[in-house]
Amino acid sequence: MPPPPPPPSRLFALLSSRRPPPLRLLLQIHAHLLAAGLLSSSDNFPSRLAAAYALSSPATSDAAYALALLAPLPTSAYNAAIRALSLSDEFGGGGGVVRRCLQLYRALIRSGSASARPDHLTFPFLLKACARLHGGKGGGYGGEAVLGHVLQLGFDSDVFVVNAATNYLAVCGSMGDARRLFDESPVRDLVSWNTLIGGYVRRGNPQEAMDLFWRMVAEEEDAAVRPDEVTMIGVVSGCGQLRDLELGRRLHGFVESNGVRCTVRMMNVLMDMYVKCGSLEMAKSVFERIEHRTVVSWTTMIVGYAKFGLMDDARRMFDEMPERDVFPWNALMTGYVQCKQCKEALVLFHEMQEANVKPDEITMVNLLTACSQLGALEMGMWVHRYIEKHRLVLSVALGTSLVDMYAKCGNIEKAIHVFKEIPEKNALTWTAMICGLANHGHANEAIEHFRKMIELGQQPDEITFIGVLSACCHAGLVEEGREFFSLMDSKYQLERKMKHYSCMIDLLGRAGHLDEAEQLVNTMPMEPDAVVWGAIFFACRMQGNISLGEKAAMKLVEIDPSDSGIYVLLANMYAEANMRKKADKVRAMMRHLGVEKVPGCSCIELNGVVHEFIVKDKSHTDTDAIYNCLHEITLQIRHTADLLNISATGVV
DNA sequence: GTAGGGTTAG
Repeated sequence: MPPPPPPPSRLFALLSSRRPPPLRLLLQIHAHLLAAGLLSSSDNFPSRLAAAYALSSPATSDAAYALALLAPLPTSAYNAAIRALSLSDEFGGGGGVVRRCLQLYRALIRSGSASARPDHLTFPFLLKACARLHGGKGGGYGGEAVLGHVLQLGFDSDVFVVNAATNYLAVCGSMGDARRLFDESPVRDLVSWNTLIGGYVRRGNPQEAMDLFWRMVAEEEDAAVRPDEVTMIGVVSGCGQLRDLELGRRLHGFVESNGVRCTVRMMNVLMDMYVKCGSLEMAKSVFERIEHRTVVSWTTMIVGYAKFGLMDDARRMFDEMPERDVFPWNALMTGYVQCKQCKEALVLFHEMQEANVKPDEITMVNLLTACSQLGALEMGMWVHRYIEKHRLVLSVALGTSLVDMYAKCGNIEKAIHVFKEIPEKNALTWTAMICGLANHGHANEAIEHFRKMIELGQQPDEITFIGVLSACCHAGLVEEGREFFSLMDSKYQLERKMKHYSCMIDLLGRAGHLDEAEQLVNTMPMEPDAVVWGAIFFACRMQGNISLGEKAAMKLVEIDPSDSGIYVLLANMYAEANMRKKADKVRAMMRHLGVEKVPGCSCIELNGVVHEFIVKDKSHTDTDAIYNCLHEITLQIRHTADLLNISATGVV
C-alpha cells in the first residue's frame, strides 16, 4: 500500500514557505493536487504552485517546462509567479529572474484562453521586475515591449499600471519619457507625484524634483494630493544634493508643521541632508531625537563626523552602535582614508576581519586608496590577490583603484597590465592611467592614452588635464602643453584651476619661456599660490633672472613666512650669481628671524610594515645600512649628472 | 498591488 497523500494544509504550507521546495518535490506536490482536484481556478493552489515553480529552479528551461504542465493557468497564477520573482532576492545574479518573468508573461499571452490574459495586476509586477534588474547590473531589457502592450490593451488609464510604467522609465529609460507619461496621463495620484520626484532625485536632477514639489504643494487643494513622508524623503534627499541648508531647514519645517510622519527613514534622510549641507549640529540634534535608531542612523552620523575630520567622534559612534553591517565599517574606513589616516584604515580592516565581517567592493577600494597614499605596494598586492581569490568582479571602480595603487606605489608595468584587463573603462580609469604614466615620466604614452581616450568618446575632466599637462611638463613638450591648456577651455569648457596654471607655468619656465610664464602669472584669474611662485623662482634661478626671482621669493615668504626653504634657495641664487653680499644678508635675516626648517617626513613600506622617517632620522634599527645605501645612491646620481653634464643640486 | 533613505575610484 502506498502511503496516503499528505493533507491539503500540509501541501499548502510546503508551497508557502519562503524557500520553495526543490523541483522534484514540487512535481510530487503537483501530482497530489491534481489527484485531489485542487487545481481549479477558484482555489489558491494554482497561484501558490506557479509561484513555487517560478522560484524553484535557476535553470529557466526546467521552470518553464514545469509551468507548462500547469496550463491552462488562470491569470492570478501567472501574476503570483511574476510577483514572487519580482520580490525574490536573487536579483544580484543578473538577468535570469527578469528573463523568467518575461517568459511567464509571454506564456500568459500565448495561452490565448479567455480566462488568461494580462490584467491590471500583471503589469505592475512585471514592470517592477524589469526596473529592479536595471537598478542592479546588466542593463534593462524587455520593458519597452511591455510598455507597448500596456497601451495596446488600454491599461494607460489604470493609475497603478501608469505609476509602475513611470517608475520603469525613470529607472531604465529617460526622465523625459517618464515626465511625458506623467504629464499626459489622465490619471494621477500621490504615488505618481512621488515616483516622478524620486526619479529626478535618483537621476541627479534635484532642482526639477524641487520644482515639481512646489507645484504639488500649490495644486494640493484641487488635486487632493498632500505630500507624505515618501514625498518628503525624496525632496529632502534632493536638497542634500543641492547643498542648500536654508532650503533644508524650510523642508524640515514643512515636515514638522504638516503632520508628515517622522519615521526613522524620514529622520535618517534629514540627518543626511544636514550633513551634506554642512550642519553637523542639526544632524546631531535629529539623531538624538530618533527613538529607534537603525544602522543607517548611526552610519550617517559616522559619515558626518568623518566629513568634518572628527575621526575620534566617528570612532566613538562606531563603538557605541549596537549592531553593524558592512556599511558602518566602510563609512569609518572611508573617513580614515579621506583624513589621510591611512594606517588607521588598515588597522580597522584587520579588526573587520577579526569581527568576521565580509568586506565588499567599497572596502577594497578604500584599502587600495590607503595603500596608494602610504606607498604600501605589498599590502596593495595582497588586496589584489584577495580580489582574485574571492572572485570579486573587477568593476570600473575597483579596477581604477588598482591602476592608481600600482602607479602610485611605483609599479607602472603592473598598472598598465591591470588597466588593459578592465573590461569597461570610464573617464576616471583613463585619468588614473594617464596620471600614472605622467608621474612615471612616460610622457608620450600619457599623451597617447589621452588621445585614445578622446577617440573613444570619453570626457576628460580637470584631473585628466593635470595628467597630460604634467606629462608635458616632465618631457618639456611646450607645444603640446600649450595645445592642451587651450583645449581645456575652448573645447571642453573646463575651469582651469591653480594646479593647471602651475603646471603650465612650470613647463614654460623650464623651457626658457620665462616671459610667457610671467605673463600667465599676471593674467591668471586667481591669486598665484606657492607652487606657481616656486616654479617661477626655479626658472629664474636656472636662467639667472635675478629681479623676477627676487619678486617670486618675496611672494613665497609672504605666503608662508615660516618656510625656511625659500631663504636657503634665495641665498643660493645670489651666491650662484656671485652676489655674495646679498646672499650673506639673507642668511643673517634667517638667523635674526629664527626661522627653522620644518622636518619633512616620508614613509616606505617593507614586508607589509610601514616605516616613517623624518630628516636626519637615526631612530631606525637599521639606520647604518640605510645611510650607507643613501650615500651610494647620492654618489651614483652625482656621477650620472656629471656624465650628462647637468646639475645635481637640489636632487639630493 | 504601485513610489522612498545611508557607505562608493582619479
